[in-house]
Amino acid sequence: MEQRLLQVALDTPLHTVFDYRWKASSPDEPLPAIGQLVVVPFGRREAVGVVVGQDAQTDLQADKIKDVIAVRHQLPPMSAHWLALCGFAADYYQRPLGEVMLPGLPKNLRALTTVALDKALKALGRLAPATKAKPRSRKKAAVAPTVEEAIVDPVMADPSPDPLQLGAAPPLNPSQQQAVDAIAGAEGFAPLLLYGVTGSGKTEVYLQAAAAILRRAAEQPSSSGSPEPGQPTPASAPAQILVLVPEINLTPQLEGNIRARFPHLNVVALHSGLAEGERARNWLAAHLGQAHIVLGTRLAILSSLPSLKLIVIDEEHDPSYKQQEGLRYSARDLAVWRAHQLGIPVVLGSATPSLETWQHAQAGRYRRLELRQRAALQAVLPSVKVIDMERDKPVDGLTSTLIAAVRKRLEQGEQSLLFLNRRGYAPVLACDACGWISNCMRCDAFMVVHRPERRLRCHHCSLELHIPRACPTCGNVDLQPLGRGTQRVEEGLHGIFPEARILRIDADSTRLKGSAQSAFDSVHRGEVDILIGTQMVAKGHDFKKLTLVGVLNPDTALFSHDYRASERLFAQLMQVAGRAGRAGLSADGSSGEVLIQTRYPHHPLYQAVIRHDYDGFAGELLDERRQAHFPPFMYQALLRAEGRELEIAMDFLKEAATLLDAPAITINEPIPMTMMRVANVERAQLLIECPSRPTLQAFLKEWLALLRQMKTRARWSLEVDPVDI
DNA sequence: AGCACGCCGACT
DNA sequence: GTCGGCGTGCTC
Repeated sequence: MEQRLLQVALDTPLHTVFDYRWKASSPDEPLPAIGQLVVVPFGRREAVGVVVGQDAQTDLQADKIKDVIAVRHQLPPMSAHWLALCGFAADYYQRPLGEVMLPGLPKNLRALTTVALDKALKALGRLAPATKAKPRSRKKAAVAPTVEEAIVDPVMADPSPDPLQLGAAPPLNPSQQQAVDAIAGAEGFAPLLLYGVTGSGKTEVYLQAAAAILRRAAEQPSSSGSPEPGQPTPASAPAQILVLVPEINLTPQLEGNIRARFPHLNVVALHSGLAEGERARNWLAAHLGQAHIVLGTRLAILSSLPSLKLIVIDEEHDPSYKQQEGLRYSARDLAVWRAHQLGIPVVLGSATPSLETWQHAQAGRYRRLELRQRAALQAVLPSVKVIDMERDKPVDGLTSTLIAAVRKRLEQGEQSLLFLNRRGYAPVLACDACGWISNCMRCDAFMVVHRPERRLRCHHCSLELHIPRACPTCGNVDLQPLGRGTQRVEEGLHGIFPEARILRIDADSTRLKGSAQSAFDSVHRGEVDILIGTQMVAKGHDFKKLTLVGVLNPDTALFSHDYRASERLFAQLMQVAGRAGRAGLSADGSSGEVLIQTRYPHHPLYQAVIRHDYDGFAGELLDERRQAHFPPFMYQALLRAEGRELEIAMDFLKEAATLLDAPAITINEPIPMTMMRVANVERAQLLIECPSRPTLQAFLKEWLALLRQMKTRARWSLEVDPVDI
């Protein structure tokens, strides 16, 4: 009986792959392919791994090598492209291969039993004919038509001559048409920046470019021919399109638009909010090539898509494309790498591109496609004004100018949005008598007042206390909440506009599953006059009756030590401003209006927002970054360490800093982190910089090998391309 | 990371 | 006398 050695990647922090012996269980059992999932014994337990090599030469004693327990033959192996993508990500982010490959697989596929997998496969109608699933009314996922079928089958194609255009595509304006042509006509790898203000119709460009690419692929089918029944053939789909969005639950409209436009294609979602069964089915539909369009969050970039022909990254500047724990990857950067490897176009859409992307476009590495006006005919850009809070003193956080503007919208039957990026009632509770303030006892942070729950809550370690009735140090009963969050503004609004229907949307008000959606729905139905919210309300939503946006307290970000804060604030203001007047003119014939309350009305950032001048502002920021040797003109990696005492972390970093030096590499001084202590753990970090990405990569590889041999009590991790330092 | 083994304090 | 603290060591 045949017997071979396989190399298997497993989800463990160990930076190695593992050798296992495979024996055929019957004469005709095929050798597990590279990319196949297998179950192996690992220590005292069993684990699912991915075969990454065959016939490994091993220096291990034969008696240490264990046998493969099972091979997931019912699942086609992961493609070479996917393996290469994971290999790249593992190398680039300096993580073990298995830690890249396995956590992204649905839990159901990583289970030790095959029950859930078989169930999911059956639901997709791809099991052997003997076990063919009965037609299911519940799930449309059962046997989706291929593009060819949707096009040629007159029943499927309905009355429309072109099923890819169902759902009444609106006509494109000339710049949209140019963008669609550029994307659909791109040959090979083509990174394209789709730069257009909010409301300029980027979504329509994505949809029509996707339609063109799907149609072309259907007209020129790949050589693979029709798949054998019962034999899942990954290459059976003519084309797949991956659309990435920052947070799917905040952009339900895009999903609706895609489904409405392509009613005969299989559109699946991939994000962490799905139930396990559905997640497994959708992932499998993508892996088997059945899904034509995959709409997902950052985790979808690591999914298996055997026929990928286009990647779209909507709001490419959004920070949520960066994973902030475990494998700290940038889905945007991996998307560009994946497109390059496959030789396909990748569209990065934004009204306020990241400076990294903008710099690529300026340098000609990315092609810039520009949408200049709002797409809806009568919709023009909102007018943006600043309100000087030194002259117009706010009451309950609202200046008289803003109150008057809200009142006007109320009278006109239109909606107002007040944006305040601070949840809770007040950011801190203080005692006037002795100066006590509500510090968290486990973190270097204030505990935030949450009035409805009558609690103090730390937003970093989620420690909760009752609001004390008296000052813990001096007994003074008159404790003052300082500053204001969304809850306090909501309270004030009720006093000012007792008749108005006021709704607060933030992480606290939408804690329950589905409550965010129902809140947004009620705004859409016009059941809300004044909406108060955090950045949750800034994204994506297209409220037809919303004509006024008020920004309450954005100044803190102006003087942040984080050099990216102004880039983020600008993007956030442009994005929230874009919520105003999307559908057209206000009742009095004016465009949407945006009012920013500030103590620094002349600050260049606000002046740029007033002029809608991303271009100019980005140019200034890039000049600053170039002079200061910051990204994107510098590549960085951050070594973080933590321990019960700060010394443990600092000693580790100090030693790490001396382990290796190399030309062109700057190793900075280890420093305690700004928020030094979180949940009673002391933290410090060490920044590594280099103007050349390959040089930095080579250094990190060698350096980490040395770090792993160090004996230390500190817990440590490395982040490549860190975003907050 | 899990999950063991391995030696020193407060309890049924 | 045991339960259990987390120190250190291993996983093909």
